[in-house]
Amino acid sequence: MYGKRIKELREEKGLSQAAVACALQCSQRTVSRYELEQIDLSTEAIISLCHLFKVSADYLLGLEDETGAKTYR
Amino acid sequence: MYGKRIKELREEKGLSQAAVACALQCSQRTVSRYELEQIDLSTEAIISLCHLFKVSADYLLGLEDETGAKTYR
DNA sequence: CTATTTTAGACAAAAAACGTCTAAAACGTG
DNA sequence: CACGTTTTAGACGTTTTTTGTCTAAAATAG
Repeated sequence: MYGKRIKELREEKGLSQAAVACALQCSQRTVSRYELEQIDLSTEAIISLCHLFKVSADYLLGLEDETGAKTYR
Repeated sequence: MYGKRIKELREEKGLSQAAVACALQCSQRTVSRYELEQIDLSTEAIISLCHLFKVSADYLLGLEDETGAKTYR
């Protein structure tokens, strides 16, 4: 879930994985793995991504749909 | 941040760490470590906790304050 | 087509997570 | 207060996950 969202958001902004990596203070390879969901996001990574892309953690983690409805209620 | 929130929410519901552990399919020791922030939350744990406590990931991760204002905007 | 940029596989090393066992702390009841 | 029960967290070792580097493949641009 979060992989697809990260890739979408990144491409919307026209950023490369390396650019996002820079913002997250990690390697490009790590961002690649986030998008592929080969590794799990750390809470720090989640928080950084929310700030970078101005989105909620709920959106990033797929806890809300496109309409913004929360799936955890 | 998330440690304090988890502990608060758990106690509001009058649950023991063992009870939460059961819901998350992990050991009581792991829930203890989440509350102490000795280990990081996995995305799965975050999602399970949001469903269990009916709160947003933003709240759990401290991306919003008590008034609900988002800190990532 | 060629050069440049971007992405992802393989590998090894380092870090993080996890459960178990157990002691300490907190809680309740007589 | 004592006693038993429940709850929480330390220590330890093991397993799993994450990470970077190096590099090749894929995509993009000129």
